[in-house]
Amino acid sequence: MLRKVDKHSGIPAYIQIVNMIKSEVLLGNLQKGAQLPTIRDLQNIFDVNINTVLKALEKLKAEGYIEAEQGVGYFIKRDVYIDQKIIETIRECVSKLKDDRIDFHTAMLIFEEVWKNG
Amino acid sequence: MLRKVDKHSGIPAYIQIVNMIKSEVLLGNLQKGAQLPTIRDLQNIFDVNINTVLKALEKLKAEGYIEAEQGVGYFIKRDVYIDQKIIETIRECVSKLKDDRIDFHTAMLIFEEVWKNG
DNA sequence: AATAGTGTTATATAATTATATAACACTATT
DNA sequence: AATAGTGTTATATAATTATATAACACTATT
Repeated sequence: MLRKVDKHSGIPAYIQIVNMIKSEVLLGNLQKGAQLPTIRDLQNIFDVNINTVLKALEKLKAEGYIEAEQGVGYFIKRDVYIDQKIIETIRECVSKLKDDRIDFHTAMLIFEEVWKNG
Repeated sequence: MLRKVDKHSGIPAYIQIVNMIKSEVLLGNLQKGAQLPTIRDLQNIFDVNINTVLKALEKLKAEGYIEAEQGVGYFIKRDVYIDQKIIETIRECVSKLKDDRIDFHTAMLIFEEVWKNG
């Protein structure tokens, strides 16, 4: 789901935008050929300047996720296959963590630390 | 574990440093009263400029995680209690995901998206 | 008292990130 | 042919992030 950028997270806005769009592709919510909202709509959705949107789209284009058609719009260029088992594993984990009332940021920190230093 | 900052991640170095130190506190590897390496050692550990280290430490101080004693060093100011059950949940999840050969960045993207938009 | 090892403060510079604004180019519809 | 709706390119400005460097202040040991 495309949503407002978090301006206090410390993570650059254009990186957050790249991440959100990648996530949509990974989860299959945006499939090959799908058209993105117009850049001026994206500007409102993410609540950033149009140049920040463009910077994010440029990065996604460079990574092969999307392509532009001038005068028409931006389109998803490829599907990224993710085994549903993986998504289910993550859903279960998130569900358990929410039951335990842990906040997102803390969960992410532990997740990253455990991943990188088992 | 304190390690080199990833200069290509797009996430500001001082934020990565803040996150690593917070993680150590969350996992109990750095407990109340523990002394951090000197700022000049941290500079080498993280592979950044001394001012970048200071910026991170300043933020951690502002959030109450650490305190400074001039001429002596930086110390952990408080413990943050995390239920071991939570850490175990995350360990299991990470273990499963690694078995499925998914990469860290992709896992994080899905984790975040599932969390924020179940 | 001297010194080595800490943190502290300050100045300058460059690259990156984000905003504001405007004009332009292409496409599809009227 | 005109026009509304797309993406594209460009310029200026400000704030943030990161580096380099130097001098200073406090603490504990010698």
